[in-house]
Amino acid sequence: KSDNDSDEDKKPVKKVPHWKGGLLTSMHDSDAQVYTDDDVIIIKDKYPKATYHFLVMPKENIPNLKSLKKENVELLQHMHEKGKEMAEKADPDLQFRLGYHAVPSMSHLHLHVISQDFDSPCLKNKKHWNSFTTEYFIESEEIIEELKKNGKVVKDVNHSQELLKKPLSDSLCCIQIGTYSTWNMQIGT
DNA sequence: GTTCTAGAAC
DNA sequence: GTTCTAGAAC
Repeated sequence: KSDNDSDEDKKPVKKVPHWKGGLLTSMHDSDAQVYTDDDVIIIKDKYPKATYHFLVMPKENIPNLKSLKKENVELLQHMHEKGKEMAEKADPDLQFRLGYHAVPSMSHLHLHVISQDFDSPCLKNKKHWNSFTTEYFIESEEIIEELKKNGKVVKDVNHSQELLKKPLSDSLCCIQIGTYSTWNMQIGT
């Protein structure tokens, strides 16, 4: 077994592990799966940022929001429905939000279904917090509406990434911050 | 996406 | 001294 087919996967430099594709691995991990049907798979987030944190993913390979086409509207609605059902099933008393990150790190379209207690040791820094409490978190309904109206979804990436650096001065933050066990970042007000 | 860490900031 | 930030990870 010597080196013959080393064109693609044996470059000496700049070979970063494929963590971006980690979701595809999780998709087929039966331990992570909590629901499947013909069109979608729901898994538990590997690093949940709240008590309940699910990811709803289409089986169809859609890389990101930019790849969405008008004919995907029904699929998104289906994802939203199943996400809502999963939230209800998990805990009907908790509040949930369903939405997408403006600039997700992981490849493969995924809808976040996350309880609003944000009580988790995996919620460790400002970026984590802001990605679920600022406009960086885009409501599922908003995406669906925009896709219906324009046939595509466009977001200003630069602006979105700035959102993650905002100070922690949102009122919601001040209320919620008391629930953290491991996160003691200082807040703005 | 996480982990680790050097250097800045406090 | 500790905390925070930004960048590399083969």
